Amino acid sequence: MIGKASKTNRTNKPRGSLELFSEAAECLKTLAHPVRLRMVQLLLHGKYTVGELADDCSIPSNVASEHLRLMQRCGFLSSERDGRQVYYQIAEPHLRNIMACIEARFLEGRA
Amino acid sequence: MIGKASKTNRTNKPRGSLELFSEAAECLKTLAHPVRLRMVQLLLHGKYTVGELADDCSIPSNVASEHLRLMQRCGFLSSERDGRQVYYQIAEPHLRNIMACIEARFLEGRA
DNA sequence: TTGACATGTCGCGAGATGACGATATAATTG
DNA sequence: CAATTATATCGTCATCTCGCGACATGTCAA
Repeated sequence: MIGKASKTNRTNKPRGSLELFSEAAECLKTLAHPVRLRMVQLLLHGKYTVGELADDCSIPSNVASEHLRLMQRCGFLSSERDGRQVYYQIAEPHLRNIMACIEARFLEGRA
Repeated sequence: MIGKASKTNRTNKPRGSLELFSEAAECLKTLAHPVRLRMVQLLLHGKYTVGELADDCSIPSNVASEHLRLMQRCGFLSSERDGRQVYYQIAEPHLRNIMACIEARFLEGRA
């Protein structure tokens, strides 16, 4: 089956326009940041305020706020104010599956 | 402790250092490009040459070569020369799961 | 060897990203 | 009201990304 370099193991070309992948790439780019990955991981276990997320990631809260805004703009998160604090939570269900894949690849059997 | 927007639905903090997420973010950044997503999708169905991938994505072959090199450097792909042509193929098994998640989110029920 | 073809590499420039400080808004407290 | 706390927004700047053209390498055939 595996000769020198044959095309024989190739099934039919899958469909998938570059246009649809552009949207996917935008969202993946949003996810592709260490702080944002950590935030999503935390938020998959419950709501957190901006300050709590900032503390966990060891960054100033205005920077945390910017990261959260980015993720909110592409539909990953939603927010809800409670007094002076703002709680963020997961709004995109697929994030759980995607995050599970990422954890399986990068966090499994380590640390 | 338990207010209106309570933290009660929060389980224990998951572990996950920013350092490990940095590596994950690097790889996600590599994946987060429409052309590279399409290439991975194709390669999950068989080997392709640089020229074939370039044609499918409507880009010059030197640009395709750069995209492929990026993905090879972070371990996603491997290459194999056959005469003047070079075949690329998937080298990271987890790509299949991750791509399935992405397709489920962005390509399902569309087009 | 010469020429053609497939792929790889390099440097450049336009545009995007990310962190920071300063400032602004919102809600609570005195 | 003013002061404090929590979050959001803005301008700036260093850095990175992407696509391009030019050129280099590698393979094959005449």
